[in-house]
Amino acid sequence: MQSQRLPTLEDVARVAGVSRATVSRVVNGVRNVDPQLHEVVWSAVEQTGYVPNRLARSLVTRRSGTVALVVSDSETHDDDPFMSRFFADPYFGRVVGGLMSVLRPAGVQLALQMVGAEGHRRLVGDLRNGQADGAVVLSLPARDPLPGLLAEARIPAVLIGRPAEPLPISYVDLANETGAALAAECLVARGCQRVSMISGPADVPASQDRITGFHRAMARHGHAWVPSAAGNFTRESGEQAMRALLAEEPDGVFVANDLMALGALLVLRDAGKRVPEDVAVIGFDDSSAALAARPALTTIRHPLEDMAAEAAKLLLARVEDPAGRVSSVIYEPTLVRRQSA
Amino acid sequence: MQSQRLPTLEDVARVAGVSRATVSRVVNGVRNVDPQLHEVVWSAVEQTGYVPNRLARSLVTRRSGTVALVVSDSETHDDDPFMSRFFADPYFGRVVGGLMSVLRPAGVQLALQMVGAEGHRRLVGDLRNGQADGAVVLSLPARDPLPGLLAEARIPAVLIGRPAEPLPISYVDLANETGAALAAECLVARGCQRVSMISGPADVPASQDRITGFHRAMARHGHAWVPSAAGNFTRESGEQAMRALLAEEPDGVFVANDLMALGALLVLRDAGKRVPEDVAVIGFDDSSAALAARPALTTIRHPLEDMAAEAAKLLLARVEDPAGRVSSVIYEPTLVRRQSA
DNA sequence: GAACGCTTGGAGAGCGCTTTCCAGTCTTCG
DNA sequence: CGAAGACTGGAAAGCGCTCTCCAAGCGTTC
Repeated sequence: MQSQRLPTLEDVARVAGVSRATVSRVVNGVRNVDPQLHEVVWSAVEQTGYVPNRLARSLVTRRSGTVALVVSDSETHDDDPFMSRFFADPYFGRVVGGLMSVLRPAGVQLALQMVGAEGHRRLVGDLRNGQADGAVVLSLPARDPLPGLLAEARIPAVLIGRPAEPLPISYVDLANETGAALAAECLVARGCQRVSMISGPADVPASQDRITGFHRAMARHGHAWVPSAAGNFTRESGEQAMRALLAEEPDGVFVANDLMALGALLVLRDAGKRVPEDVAVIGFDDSSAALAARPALTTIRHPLEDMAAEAAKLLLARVEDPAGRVSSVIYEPTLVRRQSA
Repeated sequence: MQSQRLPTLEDVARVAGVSRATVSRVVNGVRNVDPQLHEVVWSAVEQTGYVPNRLARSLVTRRSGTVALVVSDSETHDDDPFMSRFFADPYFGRVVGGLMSVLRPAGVQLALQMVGAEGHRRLVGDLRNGQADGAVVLSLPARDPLPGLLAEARIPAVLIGRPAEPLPISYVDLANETGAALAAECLVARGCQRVSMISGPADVPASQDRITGFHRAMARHGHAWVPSAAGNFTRESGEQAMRALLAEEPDGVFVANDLMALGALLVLRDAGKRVPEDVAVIGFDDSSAALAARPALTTIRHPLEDMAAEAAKLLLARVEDPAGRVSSVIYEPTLVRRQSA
């Protein structure tokens, strides 16, 4: 068993026969150290099994080598089943994977922070205190005050998904309107005459954009009215919405995400409709669910991993140069043609 | 805009007209403070917008209020696409959700740590240095040295999934053998005569248990030989395995997880087999994929969220009392009967 | 040979916080 | 009325690290 106390700089210095300062310089790779001493110090580090104490280091450097992934859900409560849904959704995992692909090679850690409205002040304080060098924010509620607070406190931050209102803060987003328009074009090109839409929650910006984008594009093709039903991005809600829409006898449906589209497919099938012959269905996200569906889902590709990776890069750049320009990058979605439309 | 420097204890003390020590006592809710002073201090805290610096606090208390979720993947590399698969898999999200359900109410943060073999020493050092109070470990490789290192260093840790070899470390696990046996019973009870199995990777303990449990149970019913094909828990690999198994003309298939079962269902369908009439299929996990499948998947329920929550509780208890007993809790799986068998 | 510049390593002052120790104050009882 | 006891609150010593000075050593140059 190892001793209770971990070796400190002091210990290494004693073993190497130099001062703390010198060891610190060697460990941190600062020049101006005699190569021979360098050698001696490293072997002392080896010998003692020294590992720098990040906390102590961060306290003085004000750099933690950590970024926070903030999941802001000011509107939900602890016992809300919503959270478990959120984590189980591929969305969360894809974002984490994308972030990690950049953060890990950079040697930066990821800390998961969930905060409700009460936690905002504390979060901002913790962040400013050096708990993390910056934050990637996943804003769930429509009008989240958090991005504003972050901007005001000048904390390096990048949003995934545009803020509800213009803010001096970087973000990555998808051209949701374009994606929805792509779906509309495809449906129209197939000759669909009675097109419906299953949308996401009305108060989420991404969801809004898909709605307006779709409606606008359909209107351009003479379809001024599109029967719609809203879901909450879960498969179950997709089933429900589809059932409600069945009365409209649609021959084409655009669904605001794949999970709901999966539900729609199920309902259509149970209703004896053939897809795509009787009803064409287009999803959104190109998640793994799209490929697993039968018929395989024609969908709008949402390169979430790439976007998260880009967010991580933007954040790292901003941490490096906090004075840099606020920037945002918008990804163009593409239509992935499979069997459902 | 706020000032660059954050208020410190010192500042609050000055405003309140007391000493740093007193403010610290008040903020940390230590008794022995005159109620009146108490009041004064709080309003000074309010007024200055003081937020304690966790780093500084942790440095002295040796408690960080954070636990690490360690994803140990000593065998893969940074550019390995495996990682993105891992995060996109519902498994990861379900674990995070389960952990959070306990950690969040307890005010404990979660830090995500991915480490390869090279990072083990550093990780253990960081943990001992107080970076985190404990670790929940998701061991990917079969024979991972990390749990052993953690145990040796006496770091509070809980594994999700039993260690490859006995170790003085707590863990939560599923009775995988029992689960597999349940599937076997069900298939046999249906009267299946030609049963096959699609297994997971041969070197993962959970996967091994499902294999031996299934074979043993089948043997008990006189089926000494079960044709098998191994996948890697992805849907694609499930398709592949099913295609290979088609030659055996099975009338029942047990698949070691739902994702692969989804793939199997697809192949079966394309091969013109009806499920469950021609071939009965049983999955494992009862993930959301099971419900989304058509026919809905009969599967073995794996209460991953509950298990992760339990892991968090065990960890917290161990952090509280490091001398406590090493304990493990094994969950009993249940059969969820749906349409595929 | 003295003055100068350069490199190298040590001393020490914090970073913001907790916590022990101790002095001062107020009770209370003999 | 004085001393023992119970509380309160302050001073100060660190936690482990970085980094700014500063002193010492050495080679140059005039």
